[in-house]
Amino acid sequence: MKCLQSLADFQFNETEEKELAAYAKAIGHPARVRLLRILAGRVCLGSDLVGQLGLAQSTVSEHLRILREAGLVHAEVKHPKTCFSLRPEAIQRVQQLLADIGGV
Amino acid sequence: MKCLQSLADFQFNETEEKELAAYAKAIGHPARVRLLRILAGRVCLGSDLVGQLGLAQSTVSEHLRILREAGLVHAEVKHPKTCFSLRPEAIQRVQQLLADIGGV
DNA sequence: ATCGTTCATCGTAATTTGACGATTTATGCG
DNA sequence: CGCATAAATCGTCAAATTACGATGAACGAT
Repeated sequence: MKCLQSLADFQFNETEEKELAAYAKAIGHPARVRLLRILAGRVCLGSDLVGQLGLAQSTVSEHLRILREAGLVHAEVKHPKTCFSLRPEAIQRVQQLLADIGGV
Repeated sequence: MKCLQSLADFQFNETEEKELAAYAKAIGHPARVRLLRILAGRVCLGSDLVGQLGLAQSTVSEHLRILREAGLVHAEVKHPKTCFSLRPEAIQRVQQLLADIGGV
């Protein structure tokens, strides 16, 4: 088995590395994966999400903030409620970045 | 815009949630993304990887351990060297799990 | 104007992560 | 048998993450 072949021609792209890492980090928690999966099927939920996670309201709010700041979820405020929805473009972007690595 | 429709029919799958979260958590660091990208093009590198990251040997070893334990990377030990390689099945599995959410 | 609802934010504590240098381990070689 | 080498592991520290309850802010309705 060959090792260490042609390391010279590797061009890293720090921007894309950080981009994928940031997306992955946001996805990297079971509660946030569940939120994404819920929002995949349903447009726009309030914090009935809280009931689906078994976590405190403040904790769910924090998870949603992380997903929002990562660009994975969109929030539309209609006081006092907020409707959350998935941003499928973001998921697709992650898939694209993964495809560059070893995906299909 | 509709909100809160049919939350009743949501079936969560804790196993898959944890699976995707674990993969994503492992990917969720720029240094590890770089490692994956390097290993995407080259089979089997020793710690010339250290030189490509600008981090201490022990730190790179730790990142590689995380990638290994997540199943994203394979390590073949041939003392005193170790050859690392990507496990594309794992990347593809992540893509599949993402597809269930909102990907293509 | 007050109240109730919904969500965000704050303060805090426990745990995990990331990084480093130093050390240990496990070979193959002279 | 020692030695050199490559990688893993250990100990430590700072910083980030996760979680919670309590509090605060913003609006609609009474």
